[in-house]
Amino acid sequence: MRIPKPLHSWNVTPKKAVSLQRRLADRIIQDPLARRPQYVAGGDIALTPDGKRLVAAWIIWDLNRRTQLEAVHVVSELSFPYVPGLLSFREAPAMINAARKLNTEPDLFMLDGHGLAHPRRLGLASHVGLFLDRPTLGCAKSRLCGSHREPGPKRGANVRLLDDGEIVGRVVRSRVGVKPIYVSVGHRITLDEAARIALACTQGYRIPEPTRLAHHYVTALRSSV
DNA sequence: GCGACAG
DNA sequence: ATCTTGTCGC
Repeated sequence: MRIPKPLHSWNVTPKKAVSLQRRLADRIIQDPLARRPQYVAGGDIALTPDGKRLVAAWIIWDLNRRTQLEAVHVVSELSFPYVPGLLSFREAPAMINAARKLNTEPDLFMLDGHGLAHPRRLGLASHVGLFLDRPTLGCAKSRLCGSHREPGPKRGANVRLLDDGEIVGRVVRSRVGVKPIYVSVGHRITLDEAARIALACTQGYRIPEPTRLAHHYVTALRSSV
């Protein structure tokens, strides 16, 4: 897959990272997808046992056939600490490099983290979306900002995630009896589409298949690479 | 000053 | 994210 030239350097201080987020946030586009997605890329990372490197990977999920088509990965040195709100500066560089290895062009990229549901509206999914200039959505396992009511108990029940008076995401019950997932716009997609597709991608587990399979993939790789 | 805080 | 023992439920 061919990707655009980098929008900025990743070699920044946390202070500079915050200013970059403020500058990039207004570039996020919330437009409908060009077509109904078939190939959904799911991305995730895992740390090596020594905690010094990270494995970043993408798998491609065929939403029509319900099968995995491709899996690619890269290994890189950790160069940024985990700071709540600055996750993309730790994980995005490797995720973006791994995307170059994809042979199939995905219709959509799903990331393990938030998109617009971020204090400065530029979570991991949005940041990666801008760098790839592709549709992305964020699917996180827990809340970073905002507040919401408890969604109903049925699969598919969902409520809005509100932060500072803005609708920044949707809290979706992906399965009966489990904690809901947090879906938000990454880039070039609408919130309705993001929530609908994230749910359509779940196959009997709390986590949607693209992200779930990517997690399995990196977890298997971390010990042998 | 005191919590909250994606992965 | 990672580590980690027991425990609950199908």
